[in-house]
Order: sequence, then structure tokens, then C-alpha cells
Amino acid sequence: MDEARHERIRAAVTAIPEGWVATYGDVAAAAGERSARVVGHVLREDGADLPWHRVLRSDGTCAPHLVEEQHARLRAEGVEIRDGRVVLANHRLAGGSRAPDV
DNA sequence: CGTGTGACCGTTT
DNA sequence: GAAACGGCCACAC
Repeated sequence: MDEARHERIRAAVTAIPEGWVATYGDVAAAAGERSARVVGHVLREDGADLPWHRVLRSDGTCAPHLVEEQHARLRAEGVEIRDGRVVLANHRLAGGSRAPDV
């Protein structure tokens, strides 16, 4: 059922707390997916109702069409952005994550 | 059923 | 730190 995978990914993205971010790979892993690409496809379809702006690449960057809104929304949630790329070191919600309250 | 593309990832140069 | 290469999975033609 591709819908199950669809919903699982949706839940993983929605589970990201405010002021925190996660990479496509992290979301995919949390959803039990193997490829991060599926996550992108899901966000493209139903991402309209999800905090997709909290999902970035492993580099902290994101696709060109999202950068603008990403920058605005994340900054509005208290996420620190450095030269167009998010500071994963303090906002990444996985692997030795640190509290954003520095 | 084969090919091409994509909101990707990890390693190497 | 940035660019290039290959590999992964799902979808449209």
C-alpha cells in the first residue's frame, strides 16, 4: 500500500518539533523508508499541509524553489540560518542532536 | 518492460 | 568549502 508509506512519511515530518529540522534521510529512516527521494515526492504531493520547511538535505541546503520560503519560515520559528543554509549543528533532530536553546 | 527524471545521500577530487 | 560521480527508489511515458 503506497498510501501507508505516504502517511508514515507525513507523520514523520509532522513529528518535527518547532525550532528543529531534519534531513530527508532522517525522515525517510523515521518512516521506515530506504530512499530519501520518496520523501521528496510525498512532500511534493501532500507537503502543502505539512511543515516541509523543517525538512532539508544533509548539507543543510535545499532545492532552489524552496530556499526562499525555507529561509523565511525557519527563521520565523527561531532556527538559525547561515548564508542561506540552516545550522544543522544546532537544529538537526537526530544523531547527537543538541538543544537549540544553546 | 525499458528509459528518463527527480523537493536525495555519501564519498571523493 | 564547493563541484563531480555513482547509487538508491518511485513515478511518468
